[in-house]
Amino acid sequence: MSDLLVRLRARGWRLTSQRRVVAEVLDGDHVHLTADEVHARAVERLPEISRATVYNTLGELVTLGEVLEVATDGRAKRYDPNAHHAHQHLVCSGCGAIRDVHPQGDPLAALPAAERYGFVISGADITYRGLCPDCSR
Amino acid sequence: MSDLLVRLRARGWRLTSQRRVVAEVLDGDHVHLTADEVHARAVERLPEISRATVYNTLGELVTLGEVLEVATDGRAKRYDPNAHHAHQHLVCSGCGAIRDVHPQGDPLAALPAAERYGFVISGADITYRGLCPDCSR
DNA sequence: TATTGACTTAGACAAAGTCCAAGTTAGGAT
DNA sequence: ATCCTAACTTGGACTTTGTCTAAGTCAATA
Repeated sequence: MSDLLVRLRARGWRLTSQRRVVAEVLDGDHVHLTADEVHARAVERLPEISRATVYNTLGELVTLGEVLEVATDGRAKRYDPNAHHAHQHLVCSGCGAIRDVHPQGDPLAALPAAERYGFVISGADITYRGLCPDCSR
Repeated sequence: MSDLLVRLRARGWRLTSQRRVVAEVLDGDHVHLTADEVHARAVERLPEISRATVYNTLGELVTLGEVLEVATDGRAKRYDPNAHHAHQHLVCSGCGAIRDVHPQGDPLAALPAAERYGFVISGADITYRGLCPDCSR
């Protein structure tokens, strides 16, 4: 976590209290908050932080590759701080809960050249869908 | 296509001119239009069709399993009429173009039981990302 | 501790989508 | 053929999510 702040500092970021709070809120495993959820939690620690700053900061973290943007449902985007460990997502169709998962093998290997239409392919995002234990009961 | 209208009729749909036009607009391969794009094309054939009806009709087609909803980018959802042939998507990070692709193997097989967190898994959506020939030039 | 350009703020704006009350119509019933 | 009515459509208001801007604030360097 504080590694993150150090890395950001090294890249010329000003370490404002707002940015620090956003980074703190995004700490942990299986964290996939929407921008508004990040804002709500940030406000608990820094009541005057604005929505615009949360959006700006999240956008910057994504640009720097420190946080991933996840769009699983066409609703609000979610922000995933686990950007330094390759992983995929398991989403509950009932309640929307998200878990990070680690499938075996390289998904790119499954796509034959004839199916690549001349694209230069850089990666693959997999969303597994199903019902979590609570929702399938 | 007219198969679709027949199937819808069999499920109790009233075949209004609006629904017919939306179904016609969604005909073809590699079609991944946003709701607004569907509306724009529908208006060319039926000038008085409203946005609300296009949204309603697309939602019903999705519920009936005739059309897939695709959220690749957190912008507007796209609607994919190719619901009866399993496929995945290849998305250009430059211009947003989408192609249907058919990777080999079953993506579910790559997810070990220990990574399923008790979910009942129903499927997996894969989004391959890269640059199309035009954008990589 | 003074300076300044980067950062933050509130609020206006925009895009995508939902909802509602009122009007219209497809298709079964007569 | 026409009537009836529940199902459908409509326009517009509204909500959610996100972007932009002008004015004010402040972190970091000197």
